Amino acid sequence: VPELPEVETVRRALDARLKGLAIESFHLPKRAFNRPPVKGALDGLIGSRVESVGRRGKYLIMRLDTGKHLILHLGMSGRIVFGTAGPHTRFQMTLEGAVVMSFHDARRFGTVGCDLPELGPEPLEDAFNGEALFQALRGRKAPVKALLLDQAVVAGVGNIYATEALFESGIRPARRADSLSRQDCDRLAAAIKRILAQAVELGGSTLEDTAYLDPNGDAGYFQLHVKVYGRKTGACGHALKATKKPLAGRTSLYCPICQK
DNA sequence: CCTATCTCCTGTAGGC
DNA sequence: TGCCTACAGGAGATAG
Repeated sequence: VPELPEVETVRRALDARLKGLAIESFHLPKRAFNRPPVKGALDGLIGSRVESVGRRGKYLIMRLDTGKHLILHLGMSGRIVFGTAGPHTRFQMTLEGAVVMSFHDARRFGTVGCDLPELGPEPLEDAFNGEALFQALRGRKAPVKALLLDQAVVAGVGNIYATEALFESGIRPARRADSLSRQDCDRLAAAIKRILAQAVELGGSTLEDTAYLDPNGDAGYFQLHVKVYGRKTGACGHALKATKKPLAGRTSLYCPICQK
């Protein structure tokens, strides 16, 4: 469930704490992640220095002074912790000054050392707007929600923020993507930007079923502003419904009155 | 190329 | 109270 705002919050904490530090050692347990690192992804890690930590969509990018990158993805239960982190630690790094970074992940959907896949525009950048979204949805008959969750359409949106953005723009999640007008796309793109920006400001969402905490152990506060996700009644005061079938495998809540 | 479905995994919630 | 099952979801793989 870490989506763009949660990953960005983690990025900021990692960048602040690790920037400039050399990597002294790392440990990848035998039974670590569902998907092992790409061949060679961890070569030359020891001795290299962290220049900065970036982000693309939901991917963290550790830039090293060797010119190489180490990519991390939190999957759905992944969490980065400073210090040691218990039995579900899938990857651990010790940097100079005895700084320890642990990647904790109960469900093992996360990854370390993967390649960056093809990703759509960053939703908070100018390249993503109503016109770009309209073009991306042209000729697509999949449900609009399924395409918002497709990282090749727009990078970083997951179930929570897609659900919220569709509610705020008054669009049903099951609508065929190519049925959205240019005006629908303007409202939807604007809602995505507004919601993600607010969630970044609030340090992401810490919901009951996610237990997300940033590397310093701090919770996020966007859940206090959630209008649909995980609720029975929407912020509009109406009873929410779930789509008959999940969309792209995700539960999809919406307001049958406010969303068309 | 596009779409829908299955899969990985385990903590938690709900039912009886 | 306690066990058991269903469910949650990011993204890659696969079938049609």
